[in-house]
Amino acid sequence: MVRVRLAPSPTGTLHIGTARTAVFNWLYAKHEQGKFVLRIEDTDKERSKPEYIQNILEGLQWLGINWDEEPVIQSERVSQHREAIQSLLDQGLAYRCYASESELTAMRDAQKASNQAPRYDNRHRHLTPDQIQAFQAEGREAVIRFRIDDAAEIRWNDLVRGAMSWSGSDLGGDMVIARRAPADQIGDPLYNLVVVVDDAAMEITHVIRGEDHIANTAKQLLLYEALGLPLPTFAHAPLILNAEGRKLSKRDGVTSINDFRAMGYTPDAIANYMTLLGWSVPEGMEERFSLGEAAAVFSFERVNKAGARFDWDKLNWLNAQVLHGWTSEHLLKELTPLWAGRGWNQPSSSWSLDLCALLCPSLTLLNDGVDQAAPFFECPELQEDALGQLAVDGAKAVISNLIERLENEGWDGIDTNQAKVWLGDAAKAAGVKKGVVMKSLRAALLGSLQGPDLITTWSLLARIGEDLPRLRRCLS
RNA sequence: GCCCCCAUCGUCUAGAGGCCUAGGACACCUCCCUUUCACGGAGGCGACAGGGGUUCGAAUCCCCUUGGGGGUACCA
Repeated sequence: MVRVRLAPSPTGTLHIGTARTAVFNWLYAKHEQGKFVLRIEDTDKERSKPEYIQNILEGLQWLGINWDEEPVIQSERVSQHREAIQSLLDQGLAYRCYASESELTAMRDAQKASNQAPRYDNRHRHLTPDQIQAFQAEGREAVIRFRIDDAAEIRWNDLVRGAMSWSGSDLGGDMVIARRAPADQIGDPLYNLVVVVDDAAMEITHVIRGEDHIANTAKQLLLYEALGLPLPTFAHAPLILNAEGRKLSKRDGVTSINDFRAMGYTPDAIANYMTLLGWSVPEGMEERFSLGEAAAVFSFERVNKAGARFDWDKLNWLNAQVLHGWTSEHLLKELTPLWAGRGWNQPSSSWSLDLCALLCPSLTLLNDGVDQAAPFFECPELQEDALGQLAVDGAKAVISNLIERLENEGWDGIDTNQAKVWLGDAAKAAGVKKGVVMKSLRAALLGSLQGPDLITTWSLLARIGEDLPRLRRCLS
């Protein structure tokens, strides 16, 4: 049974990179009919915040990513982590290092100065009892380091990258697995140790994460071996890059799922796009798909090795595709709260539904449904182009003609053939081409020369009695 | 600096030695539809980083160069 996990640290809102990792994990779990579980990595007490846990969970749900078990809170498992560290200590695979921060800094500076790779020189790996006693007498605290054999050759078969290898000598020396603490205690357990203990405890079979974790995998493999734990399979997905080709980070502006949501992107489009960033559809499958459709055919064989640049154009296209596929009912349901936020009252649901049907094909973002609906709820200012159009020869005559028609015969906006006839008559009466009539009416009604289908627009405004007033104001 | 990884149109990618005159999607351009803008439809432009091998044959395999990315914490 495949078991995968997403292990976000609650040090910020749900990030696009975390969400993408979540998508790949979820896709693989579903494809293998396995379990997708969550582990909140909150061991960094300084930076972790409870509200971020909430945000991350909500963001995943919004994206349509559900998890199969109660999330594991890593900080609640600290005693197990300490046990593991103790066992490493007992086996002589880990030891206390009394080097102070300044000593280590001096060491690294010297290494850099002589153009060498900065690494811990394992200076306290073989301390004599006398030396230990001396350090303790000084009252020095200690971190706990796990021994890394320089001669170790670490190999694994990565599901996306194939054969991977790493040399123990390139891991930076003996690694810290517990924070600085009084010498008779075990300090806060650190990331690499904790991940291994927890992944094993949670019986994770496949660790799917970003490429930026490759070096951690080498270290963790050593820990699995030392702890005598069964190895999971690893898969390192390519990174999402910014426009400059670098790893996408918070500094790139919009990277939080919150932001995308606020901008009017749909969860379907976001999930779809993140899947496409690194994974490609099998022959014959369209690029617009649901997570479920992708899960059915998902495989790491189709995951690319190179990083993928984030492209707004394609995301926008996908979002538009999603929106255009919605029914008027669905669109209205999504737009209603946004409209309410603007203080707009809907005259009737049938009117709103017709408005949605009119607007739907021209939406890219959900929020476009607010901007484009505005002239239907509020009388818009006459823009430059509209003013220009109304100044054209015959424009005013057309408007007067239509006003007269509406005043004499009245129009409830239902019979659109009626409106078309009036438009033709107005052209004749004013002695202008039909184009002038159309443009002038559009200018009067929408205050702009651009917008959705004119007849439908007029009809919608007529149904709420908004057409006549807008025509009249053009003459005053 | 050191280690690891990567390299096909502007972008995301297909491609597992002959199906490649290198396919698709986005973007861009043209036309059609539409007396507007979009939507939709039909076309078009556009790439195997460079150099060596291997082979009858290489985008595909090997080596080198170049370029790019990631990592190098008492963060995760």
